[in-house]
Amino acid sequence: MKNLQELEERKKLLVERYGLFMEKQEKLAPIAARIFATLLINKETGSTFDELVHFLGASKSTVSTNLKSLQKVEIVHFFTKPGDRKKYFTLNPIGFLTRIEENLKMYKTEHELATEVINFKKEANEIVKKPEDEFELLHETPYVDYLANTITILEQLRDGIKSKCSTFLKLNK
Amino acid sequence: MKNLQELEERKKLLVERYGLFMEKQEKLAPIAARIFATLLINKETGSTFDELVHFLGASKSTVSTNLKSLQKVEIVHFFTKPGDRKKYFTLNPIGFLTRIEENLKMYKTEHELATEVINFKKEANEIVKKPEDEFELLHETPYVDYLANTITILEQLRDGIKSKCSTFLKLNK
DNA sequence: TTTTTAGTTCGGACAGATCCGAACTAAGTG
DNA sequence: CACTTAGTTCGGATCTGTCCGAACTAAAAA
Repeated sequence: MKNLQELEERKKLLVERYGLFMEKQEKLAPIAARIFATLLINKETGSTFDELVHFLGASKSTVSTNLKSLQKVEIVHFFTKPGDRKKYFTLNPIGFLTRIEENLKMYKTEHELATEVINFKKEANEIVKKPEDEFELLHETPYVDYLANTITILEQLRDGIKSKCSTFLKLNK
Repeated sequence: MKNLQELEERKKLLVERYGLFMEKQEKLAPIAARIFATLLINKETGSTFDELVHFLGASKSTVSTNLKSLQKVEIVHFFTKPGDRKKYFTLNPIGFLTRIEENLKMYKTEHELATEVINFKKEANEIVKKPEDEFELLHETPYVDYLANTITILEQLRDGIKSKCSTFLKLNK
């Protein structure tokens, strides 16, 4: 009996810490981050709307709104049970794959922008003939190299996880 | 003559796009992000305070405040010239190394938290004997694996860049 | 049909971020 | 000493994000 209460307490603390982390890392709203953390722990069985409301001590409207936004970005989804009106919310199992894809997209955008900066500098140097006004390009190279390198690595990571995930998801059917 | 104006226009557009990206990616304030983007293009020669004020069309106070915050997180620094009271602001050359370190720290924190979640579930399963209440641990494994993998890769990346940077920085002395 | 359950949507309160202008400092110039 | 240059600091206006309660819907239960 006492153990169960203790567990609940530990769970709340863990959700709080994880939530705080997610708030910063993934730019989630405070309650959204805590919903994420809660579902991470309750992942398999899923949490109902009311469980979330009571566990997080937030209002129904807030939980509803944040759940909606989490579903829109495919972090959360829900399933239903026949003869049960409740929605059971869980984390999307491919959530962290989506996260890698997001990261990848970001790095690709940055790489593109960095390349454009280099091109701009080169063109500018063509026009501005005075050597003292020239843009130097020394620092750009390691930067763009780093970006290209990161992209390659993330792609490998993604593909590795993808193939692992597909066999994993098949096994669980 | 016309070319110079055209270049300035292109530069503004590029700063705008890069700024918008940085605003989202690195959670910088709008003006802070645009300062970053401006300095990225003007990296070598540095920009003075007034250049930034005029180029960005922001107030002196705003530029001052944002420059201060960028210096605090070591993204920006400035140098001075003898007999010149102006400050020349530039990007910290090891800026992206700092960024990798930040990323690494984040992933390590997440790995730690994820491990704690697993431990929590295992302990909870010890206490709650009923099998239907048990936490499952299947999904955790690929998640923690992914994190551990990413950490290793980032560490390699960082070390590679570090050694490259040190020779690079020496060459530039 | 009324009531309960399981949520959703809307309007607004509140907090924090962002930016500006005005007044300031601190150092050099005339 | 008065004035210019190169910024900094402060108070406040405005905008944005976050959350709540109240009123709503839609389906099942009584």
